[in-house]
Amino acid sequence: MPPVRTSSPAGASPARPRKQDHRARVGAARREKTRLLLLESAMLVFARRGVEASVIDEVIGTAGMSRGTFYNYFRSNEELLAAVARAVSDEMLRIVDPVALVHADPAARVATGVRSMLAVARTHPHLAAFMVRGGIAALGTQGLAVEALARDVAAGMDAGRFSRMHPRLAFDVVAGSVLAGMHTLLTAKAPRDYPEELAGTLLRALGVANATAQRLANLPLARALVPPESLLARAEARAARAGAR
Amino acid sequence: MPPVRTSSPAGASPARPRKQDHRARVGAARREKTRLLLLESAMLVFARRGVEASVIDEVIGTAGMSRGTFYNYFRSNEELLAAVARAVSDEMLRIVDPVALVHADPAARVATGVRSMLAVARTHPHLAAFMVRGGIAALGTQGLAVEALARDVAAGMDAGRFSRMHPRLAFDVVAGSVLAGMHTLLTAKAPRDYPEELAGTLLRALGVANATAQRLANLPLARALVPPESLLARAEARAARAGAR
Amino acid sequence: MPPVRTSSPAGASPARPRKQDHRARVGAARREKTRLLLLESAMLVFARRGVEASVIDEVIGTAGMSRGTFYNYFRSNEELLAAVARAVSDEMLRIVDPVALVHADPAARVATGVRSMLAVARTHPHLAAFMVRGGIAALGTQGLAVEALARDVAAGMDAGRFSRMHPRLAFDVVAGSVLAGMHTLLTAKAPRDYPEELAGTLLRALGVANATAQRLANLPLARALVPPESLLARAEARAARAGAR
Amino acid sequence: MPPVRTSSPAGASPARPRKQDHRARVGAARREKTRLLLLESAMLVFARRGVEASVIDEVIGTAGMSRGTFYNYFRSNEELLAAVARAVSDEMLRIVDPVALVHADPAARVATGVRSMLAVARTHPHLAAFMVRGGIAALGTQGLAVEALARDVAAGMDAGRFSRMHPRLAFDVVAGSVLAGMHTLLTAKAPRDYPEELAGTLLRALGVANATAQRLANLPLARALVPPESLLARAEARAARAGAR
DNA sequence: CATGAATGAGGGTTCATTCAT
DNA sequence: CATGAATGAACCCTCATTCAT
Repeated sequence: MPPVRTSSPAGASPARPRKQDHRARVGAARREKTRLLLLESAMLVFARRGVEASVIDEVIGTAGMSRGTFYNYFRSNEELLAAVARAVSDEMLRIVDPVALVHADPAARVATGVRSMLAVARTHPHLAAFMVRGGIAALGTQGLAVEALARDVAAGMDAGRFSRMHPRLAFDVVAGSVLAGMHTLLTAKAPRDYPEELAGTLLRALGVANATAQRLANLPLARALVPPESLLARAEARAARAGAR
Repeated sequence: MPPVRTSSPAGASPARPRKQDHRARVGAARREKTRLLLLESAMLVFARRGVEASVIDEVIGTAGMSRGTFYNYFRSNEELLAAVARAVSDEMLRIVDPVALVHADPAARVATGVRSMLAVARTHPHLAAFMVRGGIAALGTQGLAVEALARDVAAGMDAGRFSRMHPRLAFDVVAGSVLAGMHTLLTAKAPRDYPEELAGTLLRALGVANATAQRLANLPLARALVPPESLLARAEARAARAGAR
Repeated sequence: MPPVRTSSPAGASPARPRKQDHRARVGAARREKTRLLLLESAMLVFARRGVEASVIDEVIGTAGMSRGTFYNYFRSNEELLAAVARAVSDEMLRIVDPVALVHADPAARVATGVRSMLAVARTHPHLAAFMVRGGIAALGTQGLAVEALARDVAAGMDAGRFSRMHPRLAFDVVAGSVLAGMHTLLTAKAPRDYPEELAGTLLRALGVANATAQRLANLPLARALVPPESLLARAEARAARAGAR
Repeated sequence: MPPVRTSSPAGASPARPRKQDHRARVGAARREKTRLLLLESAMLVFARRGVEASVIDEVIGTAGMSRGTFYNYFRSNEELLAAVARAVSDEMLRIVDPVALVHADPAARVATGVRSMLAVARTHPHLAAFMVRGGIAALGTQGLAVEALARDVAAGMDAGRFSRMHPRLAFDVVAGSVLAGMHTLLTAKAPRDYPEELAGTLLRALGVANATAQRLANLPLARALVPPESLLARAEARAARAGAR
């Protein structure tokens, strides 16, 4: 029987002998660690070689484990890609959203979110590469971060901060520009304040007056907190180690 | 010796025997036709399966010719992709630029260019799919169309129509948004005037006042002329035929 | 990660769980068996079709295994050829040299070695075919057997049994003649005592007096022992089976 | 109708109008020239890449003519190889035999033939490479030169200059050694008098007393005459030109 | 006869996936 | 659960040969 493939800690059977409990807990923890190691390796490989590349050999090589083990965790290539995309998107939100939510003003939120995202992209180039490689098509299907943007844009229009526009269009402009911006950060020498410029430009696009846009794009920005145990942090750390060697 | 791989019609040696001349002319014409057929088929396949897909089999299937012939024209997969990208980019420019150049005002040009591009994308969904699949990374390296945009943006800033901004940033916002917009046109039900809305939004992003942006985004738009012998027209026609069957 | 490509049995980590040990041992054994099967099949195919032939399909067909497995063991055609050549050369030496080393006299050694080699070629026609196909150029680079010959020739010259001559010339005459002799044994009706005649002739070439040469070329000859598990024996047996069917 | 494929000057229709005659003669001459050019190019390619290599593209490239023309002269790859082998063998004989026939003594003839052959190999490395590439198996089937050797060996045995031995064995020793010797001349630094040493050694092998062998192997040697229009001379000249560039 | 575009069988190589241990 | 050998479909690419011009 193939092992269950879940990311949730395997719905612990409540009550029952301690022994079992303990074993189950240890097992689940190990599973989770292995899974994370695979996701982390996969992100690096996708970032380096593109999301359509042949990947499994390199992933298990990077993770230092065997083929068989890989298939204990993911049924296929695509399942892996989906899982990585999902995990990255979720983490991105968990990291960036708190920074944006500092502000009540939707315009400030959008500007801050954009800047924070680019800041993370700058410190985590492999994450950025992964997202750029995936492209717009990939982004469109990856829920959470998208919803946060939709939320802020809708609130901004309701509050009269933004011009009325088709919500999808707002998303296209912001997401498309941010993705292109990440690409620029990765491959070209962008000015230090590129994120602020981009944020301001996008606010203008959304209908915010130029002066206001400038101001909102230059509010103090809390440093995005990337938990050291997160996929992103671990992947980047590992890449650094590999690069150093 | 395999046949030469050129797109140029092999500068005919002037004068001398009709026989030679005639043969050369016929040969060159046939070569050109075959090459075009391959490019056309390749665009369709890339659009359907992504630019990183392994493709040759499908291309020759679509083009209805043999493996060997393919390799008489392109040394490899990448060479093919490069050639298609180049050809598409060039045609795009030849089609869209005349429409934009109707106007002297750089802002009008940008708006018209954006709208015209989206219009072509709408009537040529396979072209759009091809560009979206390629993503920003592909666009960045494909000269001509990019240069036209750069030209207009620079002129606009010099003329004071646009805010001063890093040229690359302007490119990122416009190109990223247009690409995302194409994706939307392809996959979602976008409002009729999506292209005009997007054009207006991008003018605002570039620093044009809202009212002016609205007006410039709704100037009368000449219908983009897609020559029936162009790669784009032929590919789309062929796709239609295939779909009908 | 593809399986490692080694012929060594992967030095077992001593001590520790039986499980591991056992698994490792079984795995290594299986690997070794597969590798041998491939080498064996390859030798037959090279013998039949020449060492420059494209061969992999036939090799895996003969070995009865899949394309993928082949590439788990050899990176390419040439790597395979090199491995076979090496293995054959080594086995040849292991089989023939003991027979020659029975004698202390270098001249007796050379004569006995030549005869023994031809005897093996007679009983193992596929081996002979393989060597003839490879030709002098192949032999020249394949160490061990060559060194044994060099050793005996040098000793013979030092002991005054052979005329002084350029060592390479001695090698050329002996190796070239033996190869040609193998070809004759394979394709023409050679007299029973062809090996003895050839050995005697070569001794004369090396400077041994005619009478002595005759005598040394007709010493009692120990039967060359071809271990039943050797590449040679297995290949020949398999060829016999295939021919019978 | 495919053109006739002959090397003979197309059995001229005797008598008849001058016009015809003249045209036929010119045509036949042109045919012969083209054919020679192809043979010449083929020899170079075979020498460089081995007789089993894929060859036609390179041959027509070297000869500077088209695929179609090639097939007007040779029905296939093998036909080409056979023709080259045949032509080379014949020329070899025409060049070397006159030098050997200076002597009446069969032993002197053999020694002189061997030396002369190696001399030609030295001055015509591409010829040597071609022969070494072909190997013993190729030599065995290539008549003329072989017959000359057989003739001299038989005469020598009849005259009591050589020991009695199986004729095939004599051929194996001489041909095998000469081929190996050519390989040495091509790839290793052989002493100046390698040909004389080899000739002497082979005479000893055939049963000639050492002192006599030495003497016969050092008779004055007429310079082999390689006609400038021969395949060999032309090929070598062309190779030199190509190398210089 | 010469030309060279087109052909397609033949061989090489990769890589996601399975499965016995 | 982990391991890694085996699998084979899917690609890639070459090159001898044909044939319309």
